[in-house]
Amino acid sequence: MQEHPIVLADANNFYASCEAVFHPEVAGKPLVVLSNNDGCVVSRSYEAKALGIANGTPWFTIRQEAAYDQVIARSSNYELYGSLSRRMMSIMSGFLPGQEVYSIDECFMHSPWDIERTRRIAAVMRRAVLQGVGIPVSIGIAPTKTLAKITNHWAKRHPSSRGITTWGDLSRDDQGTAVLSSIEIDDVWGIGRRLAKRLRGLGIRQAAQLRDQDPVNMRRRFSVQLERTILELRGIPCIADDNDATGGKRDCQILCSRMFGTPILGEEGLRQAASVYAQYACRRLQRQHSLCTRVSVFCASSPFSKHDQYSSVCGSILLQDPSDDPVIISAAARQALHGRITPSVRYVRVGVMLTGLVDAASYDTLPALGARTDSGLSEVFEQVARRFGPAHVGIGFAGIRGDGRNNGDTGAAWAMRREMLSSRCTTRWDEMPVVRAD
DNA sequence: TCTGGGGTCCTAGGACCC
DNA sequence: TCTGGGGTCCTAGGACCC
Repeated sequence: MQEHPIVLADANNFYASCEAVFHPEVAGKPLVVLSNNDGCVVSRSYEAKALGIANGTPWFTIRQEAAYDQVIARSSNYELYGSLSRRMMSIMSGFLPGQEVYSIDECFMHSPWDIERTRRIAAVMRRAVLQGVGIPVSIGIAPTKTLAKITNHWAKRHPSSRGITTWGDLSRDDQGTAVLSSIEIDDVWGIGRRLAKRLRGLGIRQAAQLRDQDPVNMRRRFSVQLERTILELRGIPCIADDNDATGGKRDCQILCSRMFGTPILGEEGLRQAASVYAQYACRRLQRQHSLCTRVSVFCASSPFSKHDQYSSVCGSILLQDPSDDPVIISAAARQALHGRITPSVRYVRVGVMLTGLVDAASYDTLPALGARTDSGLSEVFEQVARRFGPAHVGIGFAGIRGDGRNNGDTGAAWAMRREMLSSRCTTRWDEMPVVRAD
């Protein structure tokens, strides 16, 4: 194995584990976390997995049985998960260099040390996260990202590994052939359902068989990604980090889309929702100091409806000048849908996409040209949000506050359903946990 | 009644230019 | 009037990830 291994740290059942941090009474019980609108299961505790509940299951199809099994359900509480994720990442970044935050619950790091020293550091890091945040993580150590994924997965499923596995542990005698022969092709990072089906058609069923394919040939037949995956399985690193030179990661497109609590009929409701999501997207745009040049909006009816045929529309507005002004962007979002809506269709989703992003700093135009007609409003919004929290002020429906905390974003009839939300302990003053010493 | 949200990368194809 | 190949840029769509 090479000298400088890649370390992948990945939280166990992240959302479900987060729910237990401030509510120890749910630890050790079957618990599921649901997607927006309490739609389907997106995270499960070990106990819920043991009951055979699969990820992605629509909640309404298992609700009764789950109640019988005393399964605890929670609406997704992204404020809480985001906050715990940042704490977890921050602790880990102090142990090893080159952290690449790959998703809300996992990060890659580059160890400058040999395997054994890396393993010892990983063990200390793991304990620090458990103690500091209360989240258990599993760690895989390997020469490539693809193999680190495999070792991480192994660490999760084998308690004897005590949360840490290295590729050396698995490949000792036979270059890993036995282990890779036990891994189905679709469990390999980068092989999705479609690709797996095509590969199986060629008789390639397990990871070991894929590893032994000719990379050049497979590149020609499929894609460069597949070639890279093959090389990575052989221990040759060829998937680069996403981090750019500045260290901070900046999105190239910003999408804000939601299913509605209840369907919307007619253009006006859709335009309200598009305007609200445009303003959410705008805040993310400003936070990463970008401007956008194109605003696209799409909306769609339910693909599951038995009565209506599925239909979707989209419209797109090219801005005259790159902008991060919520007044301009929400107006463009409203305009993008104009005249495209079929009045009889029950729409259940709308999304706003900001693309053609440019760095705000590199686009300072001469004031006299008046390119960025910033009304000053966005700065006011920013200040209000900093002082009072998000969703206190905005344009149109975005500025309206509902009554209950579950409906707190706009109070609109179509707002998200989140009926089983736990407290946002770490981000809201009024939802802090209370500790009593008797 | 009720089925998530947010990204990335790659490729093919069209428009345009020389 | 007719004809060619190659490069770049953009967009849409597919596939994948968590």
